Amino acid sequence: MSISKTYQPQEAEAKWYNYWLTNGFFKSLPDEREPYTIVIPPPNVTGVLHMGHMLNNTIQDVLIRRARMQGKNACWVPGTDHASIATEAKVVALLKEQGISKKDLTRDEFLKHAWVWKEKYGGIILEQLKKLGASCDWDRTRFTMEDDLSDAVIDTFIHLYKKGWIYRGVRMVNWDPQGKTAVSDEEVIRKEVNQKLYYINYPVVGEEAHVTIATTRPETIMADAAVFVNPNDERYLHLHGKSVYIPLVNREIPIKTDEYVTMDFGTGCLKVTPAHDLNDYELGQKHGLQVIDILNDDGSLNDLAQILVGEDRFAARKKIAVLLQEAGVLEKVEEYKSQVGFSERTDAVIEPRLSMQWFCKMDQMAKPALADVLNGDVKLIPEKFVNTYRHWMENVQDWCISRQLWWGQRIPAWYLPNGKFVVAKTAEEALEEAKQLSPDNAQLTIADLRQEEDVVDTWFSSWLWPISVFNGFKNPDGADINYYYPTNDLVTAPEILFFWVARMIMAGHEFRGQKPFTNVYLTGIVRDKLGRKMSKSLGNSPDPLALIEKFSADGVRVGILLSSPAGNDLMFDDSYCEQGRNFANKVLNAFRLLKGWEVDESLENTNQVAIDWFASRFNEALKEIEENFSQYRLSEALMATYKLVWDDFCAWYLEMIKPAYQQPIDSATYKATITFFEDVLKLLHPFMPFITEELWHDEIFGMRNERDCCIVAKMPVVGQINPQVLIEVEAVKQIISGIRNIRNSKQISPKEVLQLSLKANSAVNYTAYLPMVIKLGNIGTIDFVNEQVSGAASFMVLTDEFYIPLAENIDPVAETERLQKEMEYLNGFLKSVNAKLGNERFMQNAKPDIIENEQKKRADAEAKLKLIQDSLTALAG
RNA sequence: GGGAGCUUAGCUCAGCUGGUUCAGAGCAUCUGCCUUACAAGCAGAGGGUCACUGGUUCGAACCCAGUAGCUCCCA
Repeated sequence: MSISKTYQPQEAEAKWYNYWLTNGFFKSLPDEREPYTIVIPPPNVTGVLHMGHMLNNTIQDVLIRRARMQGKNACWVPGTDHASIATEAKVVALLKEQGISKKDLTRDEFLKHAWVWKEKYGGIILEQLKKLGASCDWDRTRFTMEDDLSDAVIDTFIHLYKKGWIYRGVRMVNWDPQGKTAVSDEEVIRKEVNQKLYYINYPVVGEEAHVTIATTRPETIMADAAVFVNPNDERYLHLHGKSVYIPLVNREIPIKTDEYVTMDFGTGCLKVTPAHDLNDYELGQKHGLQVIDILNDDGSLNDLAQILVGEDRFAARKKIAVLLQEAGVLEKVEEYKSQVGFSERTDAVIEPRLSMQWFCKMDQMAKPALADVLNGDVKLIPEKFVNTYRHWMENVQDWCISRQLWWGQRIPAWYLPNGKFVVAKTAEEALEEAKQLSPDNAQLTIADLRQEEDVVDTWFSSWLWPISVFNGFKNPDGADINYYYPTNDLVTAPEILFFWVARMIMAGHEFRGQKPFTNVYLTGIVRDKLGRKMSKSLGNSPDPLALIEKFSADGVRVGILLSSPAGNDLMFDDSYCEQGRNFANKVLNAFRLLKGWEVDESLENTNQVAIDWFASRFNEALKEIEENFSQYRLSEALMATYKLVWDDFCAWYLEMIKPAYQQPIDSATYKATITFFEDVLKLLHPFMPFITEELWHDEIFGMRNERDCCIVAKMPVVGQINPQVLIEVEAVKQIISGIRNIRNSKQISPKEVLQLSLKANSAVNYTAYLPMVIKLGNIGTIDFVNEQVSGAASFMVLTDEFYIPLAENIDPVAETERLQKEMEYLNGFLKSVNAKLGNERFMQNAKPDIIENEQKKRADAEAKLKLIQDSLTALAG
């Protein structure tokens, strides 16, 4: 059977993914082993796989596969998030295409459509993750709006309400007057817009004077509650304590002072309209101002405006400018640029609007969540996020949990005819509650109760995720929750450190008395190579599945991990995936070499030194890789693996032991090499699951039974490291490089056999390594000499001298120059070392081992210098 | 406006508690090779005033202060 020279992944990927599934390798049930658990950050049901998911889930899969191979009971729970706002928008848009308006549907009818949509599109991402190789326990797939999880949301709402931690209150929201709904900050697109700044005179009460305010929104003057100046503004000291009339409506409002006012913006006088501006609202709260809301929910003016009633806000703006002009109070109009928010969904200008919302108190729950991170019970990786986290948690604001939507868990509050409300799980329970509230309610029936229309924020269900996926609410003492909770690692994006991570920690303490996870690995943002965020509108995001098609799943996994240190954004480029694919190809070709060997039992093993060296080198690298993993430096763990495989195993070890073309290999070397290769496959598996599994099952490894798979192979553990052999082979590699370098610079073909003379000065015994040098340097004979060899190309390794006689090719002038350059360098080096050793304060302050080291450096440099000097003398002579 | 962080080779990044020839890795570049595992490759080479300016220290990429530029988060 001939094996392709290049890796053909498509078939292997489908084959092995199915094989793993059929054999249940992703499944996890509680047992006596140590658990290792990850819950997926549930992707939105509206989403399709993007590069951020690729990064995030590759990391999770690497972690989970590694844990599985370490013998832990690895459980990766997948699922999706119902994403209220995004999904509802999608469904509304789809219905619109079908000529159906949401207004014409009942809540239940709409939800039916939404569920149909969810069933059809909601699982796309999870299916796509399978192409990446994600080894989730698919039997555990959850959805944030399925019955059990929704029950948990309702129950926890009631729990918190009874604790007094949920309340209703007024809040400024981003109102979309066209969609007639509040939208979240994330759905507001800020754009710079050309506007006009109107300067309007407000007459001062009881005086002939007036003050001039500057505003971009003259149509809101009727809602003004005060005029503010900065208390330090000397221009207006005389106005403190006075009041003014609002033009056109002649309502009297006070002049107040606050340092919030910027003196050099506009006139330094600020009209404050608490109902229609967030900053004004806060200022109003601070100073106890009246709130006058003059807008209807469609953006038109209401009766409270007194004038221009019924006009749209923008029409009103134009008209009031004329009215002000006519009244002679419009001082001037300037052009002005400022940021205006637009609704992502309707492109309407967002109106800051006060509305009654539900809130969850955060102060009590924030305490243990902050403590966990500060005392290290929950580790944020990288650590730099601890500061950000602390800052947020120390200034935490109450959480607005209501949304004016239908797709989500409906708030379990029922309003009574008298305007009061009760919170209960069902209408029946609500009725009971109501009756107990007051004897007046005795005659009420369920029909008299009206359930709150709003649903809870999606985060109010996802904050329960690590508990609810293990049925921790339905069955608080169940085997699953007791075994898997707290989970081990969470891999997510820093953008949602507060929205999600912090709240999960709060929920963990509140509902389980325990943190939800130990480590939080925060990934960076995937950007294009120009550093721009990947986005649909820029079209700069590659299609992940196309990438997999082109570079293989293994290649893409390697590519995306290579340059993604924790918390750093990664500048993604296809070339990383190409590097990954090339690496897979390298592994395949190493395999092809092994596969082609014939074993001759009668041959004696001449490669023991190489075998000993690679065994040590493997363990050394393994140790480094484990250290990288323990610090979650995945890209470095991968790079260390990459170099071990490519450089040490392929470029050095295989070349050392490789028999001549079509010659057989001895069985001891063969066996050792097969074992090494098997270990290499294991080490690679978490990064490149498909090719490793494919090769794992080849007959060169002997018979394997059905469940003997790389995915569940035992990860190698660090064994003996022989430092001496590592150091000596390092020297040998330098000798071989020296020979190759001479070939290259003298343009000597690698095929031409060269002679090597060695003048040994160091303690290294090269005898055992000479066959290696002969083979990899293509050397005929090596002789030991006691004198320098003249007319030969030379180089030095440690303090040993090597000569390759090339009489006709040697240029004594160039050689002299080379040696002088090196001598110059060494002299400089020696000077700096001597400066240290000659410095009394250095000798006093530096640690003894550092001084010793400097002394050794001096001795080495002096020895080398002497040798170079001798060579120079020889050349001159 | 408040907070956090970044600046090291052409690019992406390591560089731990200041002390090896500490200035590194991968990719890219250049040179020479189709040497039967691999041209998706092999061998070799070049490349940096560690943003700038001061300070602390026997010694600074690393500590401190300032300057410039960039990024993110909160309002």
